Amino acid sequence: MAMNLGSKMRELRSKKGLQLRKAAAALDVDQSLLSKYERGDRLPNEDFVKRVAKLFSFDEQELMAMLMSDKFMINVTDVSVAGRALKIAEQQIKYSGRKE
Amino acid sequence: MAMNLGSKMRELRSKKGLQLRKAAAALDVDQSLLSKYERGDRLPNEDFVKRVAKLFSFDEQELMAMLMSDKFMINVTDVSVAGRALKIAEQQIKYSGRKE
DNA sequence: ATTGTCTTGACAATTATTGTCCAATATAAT
DNA sequence: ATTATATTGGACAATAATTGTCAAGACAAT
Repeated sequence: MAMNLGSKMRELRSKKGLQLRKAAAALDVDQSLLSKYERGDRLPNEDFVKRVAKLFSFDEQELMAMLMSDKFMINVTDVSVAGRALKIAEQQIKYSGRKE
Repeated sequence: MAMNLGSKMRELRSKKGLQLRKAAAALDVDQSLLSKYERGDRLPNEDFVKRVAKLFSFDEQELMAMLMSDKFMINVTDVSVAGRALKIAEQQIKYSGRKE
């Protein structure tokens, strides 16, 4: 299954049998830009993601999570460093609600 | 212990008994900027992180991982979305070396 | 009140991201 | 092969985010 935002969007679109051009119009975006989003060549902003969630009736938060993940992955050059980064981020999140 | 780059840098510096001004000079950076780095007000670039690692003889990759984590955390507004994002990123990394 | 250290804020410079346009390349039908 | 429709690519512009600089401010110690 699709793990990144782009392929997930393409999946949703083709499942609906919608053409790129049509989807682009419905999402109020240039069709070439949508093409780039779907292929992961560019990342959309959050507002766009919300529109996608609405259009395809798909969980917005899941798409947002994919966007965040994609943004993270962009900066990954070294896999082991990325792995360590994820562990640290997990801790930060885990303790983000704590008193001190 | 320090989980983010800024406090780790401050920890390293004070352990060495080095003044901000001196450290800034050694790291070839404006002292006000170093102050911001240490307090997490700004994030440094990778080149700077390398110089920090060298100056304090501290594991460069660990500092880089902290930088990556900090960059990720910056965009976190919703903790549960962030958690999902981390899980996705983990998968991506895990399978990043695969054949298909 | 002067000195030393660190912090803050406004602003400038730089770099990254996002968007637009149009041409190029498919793909499919006739 | 020509036309029609769909998607992709690349150059460029617009915008936004990041990073750096400087001068002034806070704070503690003397």
